[in-house]
Amino acid sequence: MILIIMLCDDPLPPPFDSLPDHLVAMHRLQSGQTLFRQGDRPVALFLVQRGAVALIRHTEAGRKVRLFRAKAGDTLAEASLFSESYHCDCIAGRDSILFGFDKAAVLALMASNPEFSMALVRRLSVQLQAYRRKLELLAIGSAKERVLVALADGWLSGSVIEFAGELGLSHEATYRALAHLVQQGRARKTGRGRYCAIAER
Amino acid sequence: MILIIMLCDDPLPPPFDSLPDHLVAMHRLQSGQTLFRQGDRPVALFLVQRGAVALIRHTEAGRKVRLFRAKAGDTLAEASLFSESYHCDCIAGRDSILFGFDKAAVLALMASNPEFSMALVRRLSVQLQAYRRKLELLAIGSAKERVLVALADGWLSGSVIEFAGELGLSHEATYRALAHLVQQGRARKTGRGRYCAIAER
DNA sequence: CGAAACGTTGACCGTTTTCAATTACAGTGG
DNA sequence: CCACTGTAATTGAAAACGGTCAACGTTTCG
Repeated sequence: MILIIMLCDDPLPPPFDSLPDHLVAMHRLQSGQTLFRQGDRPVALFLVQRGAVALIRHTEAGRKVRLFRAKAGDTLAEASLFSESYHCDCIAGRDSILFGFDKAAVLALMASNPEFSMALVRRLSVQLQAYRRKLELLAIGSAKERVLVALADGWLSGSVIEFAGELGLSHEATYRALAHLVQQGRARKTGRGRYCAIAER
Repeated sequence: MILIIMLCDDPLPPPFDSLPDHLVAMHRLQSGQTLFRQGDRPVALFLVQRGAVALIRHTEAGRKVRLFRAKAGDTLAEASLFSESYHCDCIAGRDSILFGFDKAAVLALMASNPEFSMALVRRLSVQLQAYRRKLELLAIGSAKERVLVALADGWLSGSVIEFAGELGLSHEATYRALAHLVQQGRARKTGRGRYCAIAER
């Protein structure tokens, strides 16, 4: 008798929870393994459940450019739903698990089920919002200001190291910025690796 | 007799071209004028036709944070279609023209017209793709590499100064990087403020 | 208890930013 | 067609900044 318990059986986030099970495939990739290649005909839209995959594009100039590093919770290849071929490779950066949602099924569902479409639009809209915010954050030139804004925006929830990664700074620079802000009275230390911004004026 | 000719009568990009005219409002804003405020009930989804507007959020810490600077061609407040209030102010950064698409009408159209939904999903997907690429680009630490990748990706279309802005670099640093790349034979100068990348090996 | 990972700080060094100055065009009005 | 003016393109030099390396304290967990 086989006893397989699906660990990490988090429910799919909307709108994917409304897809019938048989149209959802699970892909287990080992680090370095390829999910699809540039030029392949798109077969699915993917959601990273665990791990991380890199989307890498081969430019005409013979250069490899990483377009996106999708982590748990991210979807990828959305635009490929409307395209005849993937425009980049997808390679696991480490052992990963992804869900694949059949392309034709997703398109059909969009055509037949307005609720699904709306939920998808909603998801994409929220993501856009998040990316724009992040882009603006990265546009802040000074590490100190960047850290302060991110802090005030509640980005420091996990470790400072992750926080630093989100900000595009080294963790050391982040610690220094935090220390400096505290010293200037613009932030407060509330525990080990825990800080909060202080209201202005 | 009044003679008003609608200048700049570019057709709306899909999927907005399928909205009936009477549900599309045109807003002319002067620099500094407010389109909506944080907390207002969302009435529409907007498309910037000319100019630029800033989305500014007031944090609990009493700080103003710019979340996004929407330029011509950008849409904004997509997520507000699904929300009870705008979560930021929208203020014109200079004289601007925007189209407003009635929120209820957009939602209704999504519910009744699958083609519209799909076109919207498509648009959002493409934008996501673009943002992710930009985010990856900004993650490249070295100015030289960043400039090269952006160049190979065809980002230098206008002035080098704009280009530099997109890259999050000073224009001087950008010029220096370009000069250096040319000198290394990794790029070629094709005219005043005009360059192109050279294929590797 | 010891390993492992995070937190924190200091020092050194290469890069970028900034400030300044110069050159090259493009458009405007003689 | 030329001087005039404003903006873009470049380049140089000094100063500020963030990355990297290194060392050490702290907390967690088996």
